[in-house]
Amino acid sequence: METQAATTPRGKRTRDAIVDAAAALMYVDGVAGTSVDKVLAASGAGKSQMYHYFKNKEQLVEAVIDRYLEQILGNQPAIFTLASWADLETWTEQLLDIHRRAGAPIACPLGNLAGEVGDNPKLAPLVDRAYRTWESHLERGLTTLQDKGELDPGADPARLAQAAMTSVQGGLLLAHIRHDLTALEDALGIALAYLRGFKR
Amino acid sequence: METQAATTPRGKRTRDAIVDAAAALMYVDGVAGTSVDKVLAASGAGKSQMYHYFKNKEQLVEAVIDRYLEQILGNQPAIFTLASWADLETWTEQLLDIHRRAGAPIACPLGNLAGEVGDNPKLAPLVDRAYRTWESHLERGLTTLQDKGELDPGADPARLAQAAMTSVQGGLLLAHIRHDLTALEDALGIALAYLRGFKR
DNA sequence: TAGCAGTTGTACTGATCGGTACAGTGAGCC
DNA sequence: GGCTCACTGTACCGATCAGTACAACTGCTA
Repeated sequence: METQAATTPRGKRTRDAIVDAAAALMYVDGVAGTSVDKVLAASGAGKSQMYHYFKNKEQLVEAVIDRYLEQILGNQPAIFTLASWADLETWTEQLLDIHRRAGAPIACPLGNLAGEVGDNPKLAPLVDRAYRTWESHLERGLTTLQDKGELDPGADPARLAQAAMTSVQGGLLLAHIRHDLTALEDALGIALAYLRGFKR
Repeated sequence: METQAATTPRGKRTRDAIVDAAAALMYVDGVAGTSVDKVLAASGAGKSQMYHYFKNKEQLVEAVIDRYLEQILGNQPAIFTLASWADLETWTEQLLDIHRRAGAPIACPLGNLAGEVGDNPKLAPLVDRAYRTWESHLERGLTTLQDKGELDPGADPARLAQAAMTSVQGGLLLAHIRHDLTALEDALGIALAYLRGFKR
């Protein structure tokens, strides 16, 4: 029912190439601005492959959303092992480093999608789920701090994690259109200071 | 060179109808997801009108961006007369009230566009300019507070205004995909508390 | 060696895309 | 009344869109 899985190594390579090309193109041109034909031209695959692995374009977008989440989390590995205030700072540094690398535009792939598919009944829940997964790692880290007695027991880790995410997303959005990381740097600094207000 | 202006009242009505329809459709479906044909069907205008007033679709989008800024600022009139801390609070309340009104999706039209046209060389600067205009009203208000001695003279109104904007945008993005205003409420609360840290 | 499932290439379809051509119609102004 | 010019309706164009049809190939297993 879901996306068709590839069973052989060759098939997996083809499928991955399609998703990779789609992810890269949609990052820049959006979903509606990226045609299936362009994706196939960029990936070197043919149309029969595309429709062998995906029922339609929408299912390809679903795979792209998953890919984005993998890429995002893979670029901020500190988020998986948050256990101290220093770890949180390391995490924000990794977040900034992602976008300090020249070449790629300053933007969150999920954030770019959020505006476009925000009301698509099929895709919006997937974007939502991706954000919640991302946020859950933050929440887990804050809970760890709480368990260690380094965070106010009265604080709500879920709410604090959401607050941090809003700073990340808002900072990235402004940094994106201004081609200037300052907005993200400031947003992360303020978010971190806010969290430290609950330090024990 | 720019968008063709309408000279007669009848022409102005037609032009406005086209921009209004385009603004409403692009708010939901994005730029690439909104065809000229759909805009004309929704506005009741014909293709010759569209291309009489706009050189191409891109120029229509330019007009839509301007329209979005008008709508946004028109819905938060307190931003024009910020002169006290209470005014700032009123402003955030107006911001929330916009999205408490049922019917419309929770989202910032400019934010929705930002992801999609973020790297379009023609449109991105216009989105940037719209955001700067919006932000400049905040900055002016903070400067007023500073002049009145109610804000730390060492504070940077421009930087504080940008910080507030990141909170607004981040909060709206999360609130959008979660269909829940809580993210925006929290973000605005935190932003306001941050600003109050510079109170004199 | 034959069979078979997974995979691939190519050609095609009908719908829709942005944009153009052109013949008009409406109302103000002399 | 007749001229002018902003405005409008309709038909059309080539390109591109998402999706389909179908034959052929590849590599594994028996």
